[in-house]
Amino acid sequence: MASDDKAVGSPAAAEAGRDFIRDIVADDLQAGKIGAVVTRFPPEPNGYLHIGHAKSICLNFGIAEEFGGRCHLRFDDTNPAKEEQEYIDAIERDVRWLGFDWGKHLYFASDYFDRLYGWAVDLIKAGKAYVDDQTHEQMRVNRGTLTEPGKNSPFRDRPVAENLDLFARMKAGEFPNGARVLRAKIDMASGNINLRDPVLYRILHAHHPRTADTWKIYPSYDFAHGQSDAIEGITHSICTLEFEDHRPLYDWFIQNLSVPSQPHQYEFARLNITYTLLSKRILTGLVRGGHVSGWDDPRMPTIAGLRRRGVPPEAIRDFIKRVGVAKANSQVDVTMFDFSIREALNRSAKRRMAVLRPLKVVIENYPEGQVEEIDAANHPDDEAAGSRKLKFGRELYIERDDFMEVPEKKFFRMAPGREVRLRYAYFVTCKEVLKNDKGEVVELRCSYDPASKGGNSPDGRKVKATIHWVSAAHAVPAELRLYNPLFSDPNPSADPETFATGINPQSLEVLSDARLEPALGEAEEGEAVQFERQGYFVVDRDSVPGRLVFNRTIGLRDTYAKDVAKEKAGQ
RNA sequence: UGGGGAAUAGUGUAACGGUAGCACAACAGACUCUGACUCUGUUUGUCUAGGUUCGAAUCCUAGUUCCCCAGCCA
Repeated sequence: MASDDKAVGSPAAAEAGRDFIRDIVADDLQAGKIGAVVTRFPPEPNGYLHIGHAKSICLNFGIAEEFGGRCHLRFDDTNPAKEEQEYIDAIERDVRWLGFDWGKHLYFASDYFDRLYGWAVDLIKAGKAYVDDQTHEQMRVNRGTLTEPGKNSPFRDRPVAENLDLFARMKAGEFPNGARVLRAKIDMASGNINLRDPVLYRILHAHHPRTADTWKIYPSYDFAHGQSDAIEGITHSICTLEFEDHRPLYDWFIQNLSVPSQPHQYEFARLNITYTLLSKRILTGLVRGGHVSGWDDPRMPTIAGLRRRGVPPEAIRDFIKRVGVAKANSQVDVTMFDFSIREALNRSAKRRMAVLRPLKVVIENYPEGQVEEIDAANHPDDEAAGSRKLKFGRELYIERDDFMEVPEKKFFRMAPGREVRLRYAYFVTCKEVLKNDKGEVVELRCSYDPASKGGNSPDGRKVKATIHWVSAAHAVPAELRLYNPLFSDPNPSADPETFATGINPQSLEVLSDARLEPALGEAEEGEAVQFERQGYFVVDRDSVPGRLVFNRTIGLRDTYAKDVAKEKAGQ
């Protein structure tokens, strides 16, 4: 059956772990309860996917692949007031980019509107559903509270024929929004509020991205989800913890309707990460409030944002695998994600030299006008990656941070009178420091040892530091965008009114005067590189020839900076 | 006694009555033409109190703490 289901890309199987849901699937398969596992990823197209969704995607598609089943992509488009085609397109793109393929199994809950309507009529005929004319407010009051039972609606015992007539007229668009709803007749005294006569259909005169204006009533999530699963033959309907108390209702519909299969719902804990907020409401607020440049702002935890920041999809999959799946609420340390990103990039990114904050260096004993070409490896651990040519000349730029006029104890980079290595080039010694009127260092006058060409001295002399550099005459200017966590607090407040006050004012730092080695002038959009000793960068889509823009995906681990910070904190 | 869930190193997650393990983080060291990578080693844990058992993270009892639910959102 799954032969023509060109399922999910291969990465998931190799990266699989074990968890309680996979155990259930394995048991069900073993016991012969199901022939093949069928899962689904069911986003509502009312926003962009974020890394929390990636957990669900990896789970659903991953399980399907590992157990030889299939996974559907189904849009839960039951609320046209919030949904847009833009989101549908973005979601499809992001799921594919993550490395998953639903084959021909693309569905929409709206494909089932006719059948859902039929089932609602069945329920009415069976005396298990009724049209309620109460106002919103009356319904709220009569629903009771968490500790008090609700009261039956005065319309609860409306005759079947009247319910049928009213429901048909709701469908026909005879009534305005909010005038009436269709409710299941279950138990207004239930301790589970979801069972206190839940709403099945509401009147909504709204344009739907797929069904346009044909419907004036729309099914609720609860009335649509389980039945959609049943229609598609979903065996394991996996969702997050907050739906646990919807399960009795999910099962109630499956039992009270003649549905074609018997799916079961299982719940897992959603993903939380330090320094980030993963609710669609907050993310929408960040975009609409102008706090970020858009859904794909590289500071956003959206898939689109992560992609633009330069995070490879395998890093996301690896992170999700490490996080695991369980039922306990938790908050994962973002450093775990950082690790997955660095690990993926370290393997694949070509090495380049780039000076973020340039400081001019003149090699006084280097012949004026002379230029040398130096061969430099593209990757230290991968000879097959080849090499590129560097230009070396009399005037260079080095990193400002690589020079200290009065070096601290553990600082072993350039300082007056000190010899260091310019990576792949020569040993140089700082002879003189030039300053401007304000006393700022503006230039270093150095000497070089011609015998150290290539980076080693024939006399076996050692240097403590190797620093990166670019040739002033050949360097390519660029804008670099450095990103820091969007929120200052490890556990930011998700209060929709005040979350913006927690935004990190230093989440974006733009360096407009960076200088890159010439090879970087040809880097293509989306290409990940490592700026040696600095971090991983990617060409941003804002980049144009002559005006390059790079995003810093993530910095390299920096134990020196950490030591310095620790010492400062200790004082 | 409203209903439903969950508690294992700093963080996340295994162990399904039989030696509490793994990853990240942290710390110490080795290596190094990236203070990166890699490698070696170290520290830290079963929510509490009882009980069952030869043996309990696991089973039982009673507590404690945390999360979710009162949308015509999903």
